[in-house]
Amino acid sequence: MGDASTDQNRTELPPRYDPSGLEGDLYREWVDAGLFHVEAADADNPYVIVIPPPNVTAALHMGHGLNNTIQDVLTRRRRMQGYDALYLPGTDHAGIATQNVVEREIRKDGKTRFDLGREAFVDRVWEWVDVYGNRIIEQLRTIGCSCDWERTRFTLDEGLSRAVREVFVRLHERGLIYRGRYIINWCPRCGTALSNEEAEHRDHTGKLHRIRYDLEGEDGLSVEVATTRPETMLGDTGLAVHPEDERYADLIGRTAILPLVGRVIPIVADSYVDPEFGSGVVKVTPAHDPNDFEIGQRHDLEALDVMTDEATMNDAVPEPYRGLDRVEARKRVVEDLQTGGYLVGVEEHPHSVGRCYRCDTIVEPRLSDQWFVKMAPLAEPALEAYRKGDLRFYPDRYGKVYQNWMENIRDWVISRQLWWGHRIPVWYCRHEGCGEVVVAREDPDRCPACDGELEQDPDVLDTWFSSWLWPFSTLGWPEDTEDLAAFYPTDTLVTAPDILFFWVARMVMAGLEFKGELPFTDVLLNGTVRDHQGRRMSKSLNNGIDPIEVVDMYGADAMRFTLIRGAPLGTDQQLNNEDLEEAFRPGRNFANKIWNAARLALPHLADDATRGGASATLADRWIRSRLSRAAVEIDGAFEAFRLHEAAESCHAFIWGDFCDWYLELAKRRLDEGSGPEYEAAGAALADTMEGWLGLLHPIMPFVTEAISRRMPGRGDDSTLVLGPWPQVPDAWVDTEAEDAIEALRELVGTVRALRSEYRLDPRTPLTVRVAGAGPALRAALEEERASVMRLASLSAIEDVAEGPAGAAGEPGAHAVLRYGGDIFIPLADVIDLDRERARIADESSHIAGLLGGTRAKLANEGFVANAPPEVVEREKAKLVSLEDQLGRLEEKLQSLGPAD
RNA sequence: GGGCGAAUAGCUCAGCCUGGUUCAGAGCGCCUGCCUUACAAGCAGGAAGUCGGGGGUUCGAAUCCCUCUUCGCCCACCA
Repeated sequence: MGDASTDQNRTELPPRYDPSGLEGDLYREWVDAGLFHVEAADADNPYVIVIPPPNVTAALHMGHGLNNTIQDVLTRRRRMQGYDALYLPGTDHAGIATQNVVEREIRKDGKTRFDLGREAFVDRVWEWVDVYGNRIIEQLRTIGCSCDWERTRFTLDEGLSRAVREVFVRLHERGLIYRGRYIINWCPRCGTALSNEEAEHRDHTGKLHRIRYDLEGEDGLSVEVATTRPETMLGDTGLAVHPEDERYADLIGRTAILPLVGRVIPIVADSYVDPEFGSGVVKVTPAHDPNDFEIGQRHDLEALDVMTDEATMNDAVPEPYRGLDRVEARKRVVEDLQTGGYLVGVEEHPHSVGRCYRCDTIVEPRLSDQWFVKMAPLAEPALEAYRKGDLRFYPDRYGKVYQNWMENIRDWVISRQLWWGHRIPVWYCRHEGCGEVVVAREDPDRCPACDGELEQDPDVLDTWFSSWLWPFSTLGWPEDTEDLAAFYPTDTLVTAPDILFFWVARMVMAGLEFKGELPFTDVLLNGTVRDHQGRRMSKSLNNGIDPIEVVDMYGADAMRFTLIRGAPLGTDQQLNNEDLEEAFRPGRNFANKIWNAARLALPHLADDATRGGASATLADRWIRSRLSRAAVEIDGAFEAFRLHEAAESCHAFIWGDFCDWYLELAKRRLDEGSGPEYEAAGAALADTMEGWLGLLHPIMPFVTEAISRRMPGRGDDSTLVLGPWPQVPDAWVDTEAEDAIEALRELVGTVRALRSEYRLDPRTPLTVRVAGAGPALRAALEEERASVMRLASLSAIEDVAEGPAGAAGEPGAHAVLRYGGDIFIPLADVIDLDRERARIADESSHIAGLLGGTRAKLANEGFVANAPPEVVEREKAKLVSLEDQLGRLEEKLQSLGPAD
């Protein structure tokens, strides 16, 4: 036992768990002690969990709360198991969102970033990145997740740009980087190219315009084409039909006159055209449609760009349309077509439209010069890793999604016409006629060919071009740092499915290409947190839940538990965003329950010295046995990333077994204050609490740590954070003790139910007669008779050796026990014989029903022949038990005499 | 157009992969009774489910197969 003053402290704990000061203090202490910042590079078992970029412009929302919590839970468990776990927070992705904020700010002053100039603009973004970054890190800390902003800041800055250049040069040397003039997705609002992944397609009902194009020549023939984007016709440089379409065989090689423009355009044959759709004739606009571009390439049609960077019509179109926005231009073109008699018809047409994933502007397919990465060679090994099973996804269905994307991979547009980001390490010679292009790791001074001046490509790289290097660039790559040696490859990636392609798939490719090894082996995709209407939480809907608010009100442990238990592997979870208490009550109540259990138990815990000798009672053996089983479940659940099961098992064991039954059974002995039985209880309490506090610690670190420190022999130093992870002996499994306590629980439960049935005041002491008790119940009664009496509010338990528990005709309440035996409670004044008869008859027919089912099963030859022997045995045992119960019920019915 | 997921108590969901110990579970809510000295953020008891519809496989289906319905997601170049 601890000394008197410690005992004093333990009993002085307040009856409510108050997380407010406690959680923050513990957290700061852990950070100060460096527990979350592994510097040592000589780790034998490096384990790294990667953290996706926090979106620094939005308040940290519950989605991130879930994601970060899962990561923190897994990391904490690994630390307890003796691994070195390193958090590597954030990437420069955060900065791109920040750039948008800065642009918005500048606009408020009626200016654009061009007024500010490139350098000043980049400085502004950095200021905001620092502000937001620090804020996010603080928020993460508040909810119990650790982060290191300095490290993140470094990776955003020098760290990544070195890696980015290295990668660019290497890919270029391998011939995987090329510059090309292609159709890309262009966001007119952001003024930049977007990758395919950045263009989100959404369904939309547009209008399909059918337009007549006259053929050139004297015969007055014309064809009809259909388009959802009439304004692009201004850039048409051809028409196409299917080569085997007999209707139009004559047209191939002829020319048509483009309405409104008057340009003469050729009609070509291309098998891309679907003869079944519309008229079977397609207008070809190579500069504004990816397919048309391909057709144009095949047939050598001119690609005529008709728009400016801002998606207004440029000088390539007839005068009246110049300068019009694309939407305006569409109206105008349709009007003019109508006026000119070219518009054959307009109909509704559902199709999908690409939008910029950052600003939701409709993207414009547009021809431009961009840098690309050839992806197929990189995808091959990444695909192979999945096929061989080296790379695993949880839930595994995402593996198929990954595979499908990899198999159909397309080249990646990596250049962006933005100012904030890593500059493309390419320089062009300004000397006339030289044309030298330099791709270099270090900034070159002069043109190596002609010694002329050089100019760097103005574009920057896609943010994901640095993100995909994240698993090694953050560790110092391309240098051979100690961190890199220790922490690459990592182990588990926890992230959301929506960046599976943006980030996860590309990290795999980069890891294999540049490090020759997978960056991680397990990818855990967490679900999305939705509001109570099932909608995604978003800023515009204002339906988000601020985790910080939740933490302030209910504590980080409460939030963590609620999120983890509510989030089965990979599935979405709904949270009531309008009633936070309802949403987080389960977690809060659980934390409080644990706290109070500790208040009861702490003053009685045996210390290490006295734990061994005491001889355990059935109850002590039972709770150890239950803990042993729970530990196996919880371990297995963690290993399979089924965190909700781990949380559920902790809850069921701690609340349902430890608090509801073990503590109640132990009270009798705890009250004694000394002696062998008291010591035994103290030892069992200490053993089991040590176990479950550790098992629960990854999920609820604060309350478990706070309690752990008050255990005897523990000080203020962290006792759980660095482990060890509890090893609960298998030998604690004890079926004899389990049977005994289960029988005891049944007896107590049955008496309570009868009491409730007859509306007896819970304080009225009753006498209960037990007949035909099986060995399990007899053992339990022998040892825990006093506890049973207290738990069921009994004044006496009478054992009846033979026959039914109730004498014939004696008024009282009857019940049978599944563990064997039956009970009788004499209740002279309250009992209604008719009611009792009816109740027993009900029960009896219910049992008879079950018995019938079981008998039928056993009579079925197919069952007996085919079912596994243990299943048949189980049914036979059930039969015996049911027959016993039914027999006793019938006896009871007899003893009550005939109904009036 | 392809692919995937979901449908179980009033609500949020487990269970399904590996069919038979679950006489279908949990939390919240609801009903009844208790301020019993760890906890009313609690305790005890209770009501509540044709496991979306239909068909099939099997001795046996919430669980496996087919199909339909209703939601949701992802991918996709049909103008």
